[in-house]
Amino acid sequence: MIYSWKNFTNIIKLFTFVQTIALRMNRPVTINDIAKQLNISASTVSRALQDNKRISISTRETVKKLAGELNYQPNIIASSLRKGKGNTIGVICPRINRNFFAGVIDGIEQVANTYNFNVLISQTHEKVENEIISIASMINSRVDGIIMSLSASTRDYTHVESALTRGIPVIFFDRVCEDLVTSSVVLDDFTGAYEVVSHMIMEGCQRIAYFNGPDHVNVYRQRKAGYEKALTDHGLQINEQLLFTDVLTREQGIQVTGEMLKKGFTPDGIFAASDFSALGAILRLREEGLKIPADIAVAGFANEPFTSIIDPPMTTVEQFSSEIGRQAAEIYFDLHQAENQDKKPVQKMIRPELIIRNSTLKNKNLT
Amino acid sequence: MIYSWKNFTNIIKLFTFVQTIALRMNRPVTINDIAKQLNISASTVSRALQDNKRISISTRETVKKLAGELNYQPNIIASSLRKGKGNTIGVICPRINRNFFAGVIDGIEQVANTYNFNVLISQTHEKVENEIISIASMINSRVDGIIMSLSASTRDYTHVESALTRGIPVIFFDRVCEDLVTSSVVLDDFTGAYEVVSHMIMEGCQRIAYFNGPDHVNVYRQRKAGYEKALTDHGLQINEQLLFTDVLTREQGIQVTGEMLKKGFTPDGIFAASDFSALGAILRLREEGLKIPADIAVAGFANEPFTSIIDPPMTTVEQFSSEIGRQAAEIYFDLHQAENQDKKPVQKMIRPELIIRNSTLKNKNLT
DNA sequence: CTGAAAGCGCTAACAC
DNA sequence: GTGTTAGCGCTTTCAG
Repeated sequence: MIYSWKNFTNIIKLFTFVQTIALRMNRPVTINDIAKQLNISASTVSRALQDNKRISISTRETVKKLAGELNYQPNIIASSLRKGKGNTIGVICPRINRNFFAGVIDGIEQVANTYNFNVLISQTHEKVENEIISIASMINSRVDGIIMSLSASTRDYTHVESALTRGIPVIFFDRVCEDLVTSSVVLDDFTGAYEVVSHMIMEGCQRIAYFNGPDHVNVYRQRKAGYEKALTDHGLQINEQLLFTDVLTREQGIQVTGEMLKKGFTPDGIFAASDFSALGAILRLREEGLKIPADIAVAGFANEPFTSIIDPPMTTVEQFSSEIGRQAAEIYFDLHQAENQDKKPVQKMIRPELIIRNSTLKNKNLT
Repeated sequence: MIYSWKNFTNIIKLFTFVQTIALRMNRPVTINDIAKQLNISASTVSRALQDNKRISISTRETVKKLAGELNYQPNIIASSLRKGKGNTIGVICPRINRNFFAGVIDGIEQVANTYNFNVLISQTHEKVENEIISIASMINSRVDGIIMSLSASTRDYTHVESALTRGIPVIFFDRVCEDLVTSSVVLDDFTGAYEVVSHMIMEGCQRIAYFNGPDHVNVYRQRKAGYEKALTDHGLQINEQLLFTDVLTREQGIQVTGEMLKKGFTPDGIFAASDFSALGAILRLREEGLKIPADIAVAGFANEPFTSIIDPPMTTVEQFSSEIGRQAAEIYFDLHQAENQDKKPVQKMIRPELIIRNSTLKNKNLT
């Protein structure tokens, strides 16, 4: 059969049809396709697409125009392979469905976006095993940097080192590793706790119990130190009977509060390193018919959304989670993106904000 | 200077030092390095690493052993480029620091993990512009599938289609696009609302106000339908004066409740499509000195953590967000990973659970 | 201003 | 059972 060359429109139709088929067949448009159609080389297309000044404005424009028409999308994988970097930043955290961590990821994502970076997410569920797997997987995926918060069970850091050895910068936030020389962003937990406790003392508390998290985690050590310093600074004794470790959940808060009361260690204030255990305390105290804050003041840490809603609204500490995420990401881009800068690790501290609510306002409630 | 060959430990040290340098110089070990050291070909190494039966057990073992010693990590980017797929699944949602979405991502991540897939995350902040950018970026990154929930401002779906045209499956959850033939996972919003309202009626409510979200979003249309059906099924009239649109936040809840009372449209129950606007209602009612649930019962939707904590605890609907995420991910792996299956889109519906709490228990509270 | 050619690391025909 | 070869799509010298 012989095709007539007269009917031009049909040829066009055939052409677009073939194009459509190509898309359907999962053969995305490449720079070679563009190059061929324009009778220029692939390298020229590549450069034109990147606005390389060595290419004439006119070719740059025609290339871009055709790229647009063909709906060309660069294959980042190929470009990553070639360039040896993938414009991706990995985030590893204990769990993402926690307000604090979700906020941090939010912040990281905001910054990464402006740099056209992707964000790869992985959660450890507080298990080192998962942390090890996550890091290996991120190394394989050739992430350009890792932003992470340690799982509660992490005691050994060789998996983190393996990323560092490969030249992948690791930036810690919140739960940091103090043995490794890396950048980090943490809340000023010491000051946060110090301010809460000082405030409680100002409100008239003399015997403040403290519900802490596990001692091997930096944030809890810091908060405890802040608690103790506030006491001694105001001439109060540190009473070991009022110190409780590993009280972070609502249930633990309920239980420990109950035990404490049963033993007769009645404090006039409870400061918890977690909003949840503070909530537990409130629930238990309420059961006992104790008035908050009149009998016992209660304060938490983290400014979880529920703290403003419960009765009484709870005094707590705002952690600015998104800000922590943003700063961590900024550190990555400031230090490790511009190659030739000095790469001394940076330690940032976010100033917390004391949120005073009724659960500690003994004075106001007395009048 | 001449080095003595006697001191073996020094040689070892030098060797490990050189290795370290190599790593420091960012030249990760490749299969070629392994091949060279073993005097075999790269393809054999590649196959051995994948436990290909065509390779003798002994070589498989030696290869793996050396790989372990050299701490070899496969370059996924190269493998992705070659295979034309990246073992990555993209997630796009309005915002990640919302309980519901964080839960969904959690579920997706769980499943993706078991398949050795990465999860790439992007949030739209409820803006179509960002949604368009996200999709383009995910196409570039050659994600193998996209799981997404539409932004509130999305009315046009060409950006979603552009992914589909490229053969990238898109699975919607929660806020789905009903115009496109794709798989989806949604909550049975109709039933959820129906059960809440039926329960409220059983408790004695006769005039139930409804705070809905924007009408163009499927979930809110469904919930409204459930609300209306429950009313008519129980012989109650639908009262337009008690229907309010676009009341999703705490502030909106406070405001609309105020206006409603001012106009004298006093209901004996309020059902809100969002826990937050329900909370707003409670706060406003409390201000007015109205008793909940005696004067007005209140119920929300989503089972946000705070609902169990406030006073009174709020009746609401559990959405099983992680389950939604898991199912969405499973759909991807079931339908689109095993190549030769029939790829008819699947619609899944998660059964919600009515969580009854004091905010609607008129009967109990009367006795 | 543009092109040719090489190669990033891995995999998959196709040989033998 | 193993090796050879080619190539995924892009970037980047180097040459002109």
